[in-house]
Amino acid sequence: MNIRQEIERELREALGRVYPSLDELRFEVYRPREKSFGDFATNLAMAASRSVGEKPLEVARKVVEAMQVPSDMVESVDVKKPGFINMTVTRGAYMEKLREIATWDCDDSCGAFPFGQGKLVQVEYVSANPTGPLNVVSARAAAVGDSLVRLLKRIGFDARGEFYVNDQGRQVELLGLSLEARFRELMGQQAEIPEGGYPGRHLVEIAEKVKEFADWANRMAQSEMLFDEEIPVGELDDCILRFLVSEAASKGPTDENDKLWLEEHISYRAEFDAELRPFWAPIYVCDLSVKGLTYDEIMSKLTLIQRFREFALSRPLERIASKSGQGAPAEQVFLGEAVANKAFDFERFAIEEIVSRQKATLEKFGARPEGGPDFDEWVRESSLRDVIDEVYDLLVRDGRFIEERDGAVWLKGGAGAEDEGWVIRRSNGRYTYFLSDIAYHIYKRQRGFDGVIDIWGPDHHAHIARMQAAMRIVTQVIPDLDIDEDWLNVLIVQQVNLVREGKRVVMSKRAGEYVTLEDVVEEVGPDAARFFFLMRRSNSHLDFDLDLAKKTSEENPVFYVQYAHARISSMMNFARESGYEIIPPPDADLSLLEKQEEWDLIKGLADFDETVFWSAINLEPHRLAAYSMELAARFHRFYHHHRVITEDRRLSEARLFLAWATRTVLRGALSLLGISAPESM
RNA sequence: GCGCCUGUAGCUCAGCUGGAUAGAGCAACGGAUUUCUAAUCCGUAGGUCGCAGGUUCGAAUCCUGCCAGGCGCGCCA
Repeated sequence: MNIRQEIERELREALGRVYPSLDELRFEVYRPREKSFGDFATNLAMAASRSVGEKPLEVARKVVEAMQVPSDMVESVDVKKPGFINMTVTRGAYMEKLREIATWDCDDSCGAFPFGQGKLVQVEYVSANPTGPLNVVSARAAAVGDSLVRLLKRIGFDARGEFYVNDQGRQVELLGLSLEARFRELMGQQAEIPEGGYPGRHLVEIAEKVKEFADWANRMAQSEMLFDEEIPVGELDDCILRFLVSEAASKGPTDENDKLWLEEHISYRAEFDAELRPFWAPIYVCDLSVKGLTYDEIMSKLTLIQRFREFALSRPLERIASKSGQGAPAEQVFLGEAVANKAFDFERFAIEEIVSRQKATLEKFGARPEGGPDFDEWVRESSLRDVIDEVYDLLVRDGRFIEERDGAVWLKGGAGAEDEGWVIRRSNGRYTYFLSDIAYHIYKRQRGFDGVIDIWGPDHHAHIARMQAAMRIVTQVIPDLDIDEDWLNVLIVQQVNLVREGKRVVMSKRAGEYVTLEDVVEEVGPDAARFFFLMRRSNSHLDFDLDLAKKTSEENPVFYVQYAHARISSMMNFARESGYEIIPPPDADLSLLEKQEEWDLIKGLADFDETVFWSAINLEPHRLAAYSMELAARFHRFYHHHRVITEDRRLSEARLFLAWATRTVLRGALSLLGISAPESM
């Protein structure tokens, strides 16, 4: 039950009684700015006046007369100047709402609104290029996208998050070449990052891992367990494992306990069998841990080992093993001159490294138990080759929107008659990103999404129009797809300016130097980062004040909201100690709540479900962030003016009930924003 | 040149599917604590809603033009 909607329904009924022809009339029921105008106001009379040919005031009077007031919902009605109808809501309605809120589950049903009918919708967000660490715009997109998924779920959609990895095309080639250059530098060779490549530091770190790979490959080749080309592929894995275990053992832990533990498992090696397989990783961890590595470093190492195992199992290894076994240093094999001969796939390695690091970063972008943004799928462009081919064939076979010019293939016929169209296949025979994106969206539709929301960075806004045009074209070519105008929604997340000490932090894209998501989370924490990203409308430019986000004081809105929650939690503890066993008290007499601050709070709570609804429907999580600040303010005000636990048991119960409901809603709001609700601060 | 976003208090921004006297936070100034968390509360001050027209009962909100800032305009992704 939502009070505003109930009122709207009553008004519409009354309107229908007076003017049966106006049952489709659009009008607003809103909270008026001025408190003295009552709880809700409507512009119904002004909206109706023209089509009825009567003065607004006249219309208002008639409609009000047709209403049954007082009703369960509406206490009183008042008509004002041009034709406003102002209404006051009954206490009973608010009490009922308050009782309903107290039954909500903070992390689940809180503010739920049955609207989406379980329709499958997708939010694709971040989708950063796998060429480097996530930047700040990606961070903002991550916060917005994640919150939208939560919001849409809450209003009844089956919402899924998706991350699209552009692991194809020129940028990936450049990435591979850049990594190779870094690796060569590490090997003491002359090398240059190619034009348009990626000079950022992260590739140096990855190159170090490649070197570690090369070292392993070398040692493996030279070890006693050298395996020759006659070893059947099925036994390769065992050989690699054996090698890794011996690597671990040879380094030897210094701590006695670790040593014992390790020996116990190493002795197992004698009768080496498949059962040992699960142990190799722990053994290696044990070895590494004694060297004082952090958990993150160990995990990253393990990932590398895992990848080495996969790599070693792949075909190129045989070449490495045999060649380096004959005395060729592995790094030389890694750097085979001809691309086709290259034993080591720098592109793939770079992408795997970067994507897994992006994943790890995103997982840390949330202090909640469920962690960071939740992506149901990570779709790779490289996995869509068949779809892309198919879509291309369909378009060409259909022919209506295809034109060949200058040796390239163009898609035409979107909007204007004189539009030039866009290249989907270059004269060199390769498809463009545009085509693969069309195919990707078709693939989305084929997976059954009833609606799709793409969250893109500011550099993509020019892409919106042509994608929408492409969707129109595609529906004509493949009618079964059934893509309508509303199917594709694009949300542009605008740029973020980081501000430190009152000055903008300068970022140089060319030098590959920019502040990453990781930096921001590390500096201000995931909660503050998320809140700041969600505070503003996502399509407006954002100044992110790092100093402010770090402050644990009243200036910082995140703490303001979280503090309200912590305060209530601590109050609940106090209440329990004071003999209130069941919270919220089931027999609380809510009619005792009559102070101004109590009412302001109750009315604020009553607005929650609709705030959730509007935030979700308009794809504007910032509304919810603003709401949470407003509600926290109302609570702090209430708390300051009135003591909850007092001698007056009845009143205490009522206020405890109110505080409980507030806690529920605050928790719910924070949860939808992906921010933690601490019990104490 | 074309397109998109933005322009509201000293600063950062809400409000923009048209509603009544334009809001919040921060900063400034002045107050409040024998307390269930002062990470709080109360008050004061601060505005030609970029400019100019138009639409109408009514415009920060819609339309047009202009001004300013940002971004984008490849057979890159």
